[in-house]
Amino acid sequence: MIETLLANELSNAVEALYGQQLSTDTFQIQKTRPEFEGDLTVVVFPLLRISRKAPEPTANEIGGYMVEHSAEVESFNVIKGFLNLLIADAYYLRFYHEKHADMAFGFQPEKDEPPVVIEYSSPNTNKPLHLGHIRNNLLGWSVAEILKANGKKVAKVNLVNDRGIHICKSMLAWQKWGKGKTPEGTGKKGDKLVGDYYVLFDKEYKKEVAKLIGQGMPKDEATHQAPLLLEAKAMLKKWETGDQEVRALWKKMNAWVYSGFDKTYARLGIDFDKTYYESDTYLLGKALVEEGLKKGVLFKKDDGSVWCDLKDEGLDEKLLLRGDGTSVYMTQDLGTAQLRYTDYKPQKLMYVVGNEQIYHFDVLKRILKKLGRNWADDILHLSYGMVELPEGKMKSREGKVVDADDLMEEMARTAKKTSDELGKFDDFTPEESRNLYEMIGLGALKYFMLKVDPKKTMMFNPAESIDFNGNTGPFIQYTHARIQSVLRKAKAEGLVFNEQKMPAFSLHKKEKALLKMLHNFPQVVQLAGDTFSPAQLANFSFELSKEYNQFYHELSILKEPDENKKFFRLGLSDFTARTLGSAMGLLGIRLPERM
RNA sequence: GGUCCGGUAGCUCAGUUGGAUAGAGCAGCAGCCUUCUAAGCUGCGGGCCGCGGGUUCGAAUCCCGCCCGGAUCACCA
Repeated sequence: MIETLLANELSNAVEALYGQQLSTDTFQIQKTRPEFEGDLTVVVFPLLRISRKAPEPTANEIGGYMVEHSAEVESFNVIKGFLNLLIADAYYLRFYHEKHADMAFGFQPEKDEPPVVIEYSSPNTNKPLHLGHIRNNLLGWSVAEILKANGKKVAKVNLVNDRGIHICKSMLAWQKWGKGKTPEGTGKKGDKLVGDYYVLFDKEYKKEVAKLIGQGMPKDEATHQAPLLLEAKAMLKKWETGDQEVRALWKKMNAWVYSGFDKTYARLGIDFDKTYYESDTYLLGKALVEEGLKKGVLFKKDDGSVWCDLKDEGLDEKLLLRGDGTSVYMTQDLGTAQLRYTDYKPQKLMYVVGNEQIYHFDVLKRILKKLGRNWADDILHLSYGMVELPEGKMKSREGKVVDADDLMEEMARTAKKTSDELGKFDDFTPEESRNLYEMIGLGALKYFMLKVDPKKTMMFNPAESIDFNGNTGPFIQYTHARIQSVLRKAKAEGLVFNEQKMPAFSLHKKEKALLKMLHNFPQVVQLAGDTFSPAQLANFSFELSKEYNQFYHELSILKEPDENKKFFRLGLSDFTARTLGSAMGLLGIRLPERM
C-alpha cells in the first residue's frame, strides 16, 4: 500500500531533516483533492513543532527530500500547509501489472480463527416477509459476505420464531373461518395464506373489543377479556402441554409458511448455514435462571417471579420468569445465546436486529455477564434503522405493509418496462430476458437498501426507489455490461490482452484516476468489514463506475492505434469489471453481460 | 422524565474518523448519439452542515448546553 510506504519514507525525511524520529502514523496522508495537482497529500501542520519553521518551507523541504529519495514520488507542489505529491506512473502501472488478473484482488484468505456467528432475518411465522425484513436480510447477508472477504470464518444463522401467541392467533382464525383452505387449494403462497388469518384475527378481535366497550367495559379490561384473545391464549397453553391436535395444526401451518419463506429467500438470494427454531430453544433459558438463582445474581419475588436487578448499572429490574414459571423473550434469548456459544465458540456473536431492540441487547449482555459469561463481551448487536414509507410506518397487523414478494415482482416489472422503452435486446430468448429483468430489478432494490448507512432510518418511496439512473444498482450493472461489450468485441478480433508485459508509457489522467480507485479497493473492503457497512462498497462501486464511464467517454479503446495502450485499456476495463463484480457481489448484486 | 440514534442542497443520501473553496444522485435548465451500449457523458443554478458556546494553526466531524424528529425504558416479541 502506497500510504504506508510513503509514511516510512516521510519518517526518514523528517529524521534526516530535523533529527527527530516520528512514528509513521503521525503522518496524515490523504488523497489530493481533484482541483489540485498531485495524487497524495501530506498535511504538514502537525510537523511544524519539529521543523520549527513555517508550513511552506517545511513542506518544501520535505517535498524536496521525497523527490530525491523516494522512487514513487515524481514531483511535488505546496499550497498553504499541504504538500501535494505526484506519484510516478510507474508505481500505478506496476500495481496494474501485478493485480489486474488477480481473481482474489481485495479479498483476504481465510484466517484460522474462531468463526463469527451472525444472526439475521429472524422471522415470525404468522405473517409474510415485508420491506423491513428485506433490509434486515440484505444487511445480514451482505455483512456476512464482507466479513468472509476479510478472512473471517462466518456462520450465518437464522432464528425462526415459530411459536407463541401470534402464531396461535393465525391458527385460531384459520380454524374458525378458514374453511379448510390450503396453499395448494387456493394457489396462494403459504406464508401469505397464514398472514391473511393473522390480519383477520386482529380485525375480529378489534370488533369484539369495541363491542365489550360498548357494553360498558373499561377499554383496558376489554382488550384483555375479548373471547378471541382468551381462546388464543388457551390454544397456546395447549400447545405448551403438547396437545396433539394443536401441535398438528401448528406443524401444518408452519410448513406452509416455510415453503413460502423459502421462495422469498431464494428470490432475494439469501441463505443460511443453520436455522434455529424457537420451539426447540425457548425453554433453554430456564436452566440459566436456575443457575443465576443459585449464584444469587437473580432474585425471586413473593409471587414467584424471577428478576435480575440492574439498578446499580443505571437500568431497571428485568423479569426473567413469570410467576407461573413461564419464560419471556429475554429468557429465551439468554438460552439461545448460550446454545450458540456452545455450538460455535465464536469470536463474535452478531445479531442483525432493528434499533428498537437496543435496550434488549444491552440488558442481555449485562445479565450474561452477571451469570459469569465473559463471552458476553463478544456479543454485538448490529442495529439498523427502520424503513419508513412516505405515508408513515408500516403496520403489519393491519396489513399495511410493503410485501417482500410484491416488491421484488414490481422491481422486475419495472426493469422490463424500462428495457422495452429503450428497445434493448430484442434478440434475447424469453428465458434470457426474464433472467435479466430479475437481475436488474433486484439490483436496483438491493443497491437502494444497502447504499444507506445501516444505522440510519431510511425512507422508502416506491416511486423514486425504482429509478434506474444515477446512483443506482442498474447504473453499475450498465457500466459492467458496457465493458463486457467492448471485451466481447476484442475477443471477436482475436485480441489477447491479459498476458502483457509491464507497460511502460505515461498514463492518461483518466487511466490514472481509474487505477487509483482500483488501488484503493482492498482498503474499502477492509473498512466495510471494520464498520459492518455494505454502504462503503456501494459508494465505491458507484464512484468506480462513474470514473470508468468518463474514461470510456474520453478515450477510445479498440481504436487506439498504439497496441500496447490498447491492450492496457482492455486489461484495465477487464480489471474494472471484475472489481465491480467483486464489490457488488458482496452486496448480493449480480452484473449482466449485456443490458 | 432517563437512555440511545439521527438532523448536511427542494427530495434521497455521501463526507475516508480533525484538514484545502462541504460532495453525489434525483428533480430543474442547457448541450452531446454517422464513432467501442445515450440505463451514458458535459455544463449551469441550488447550502446559516438544526441553533449557541467551547477546544486549536484548522470543526459538518471532538466537548458542553439547547431545539426538532425517531426509538426505547412491558409479566409483548
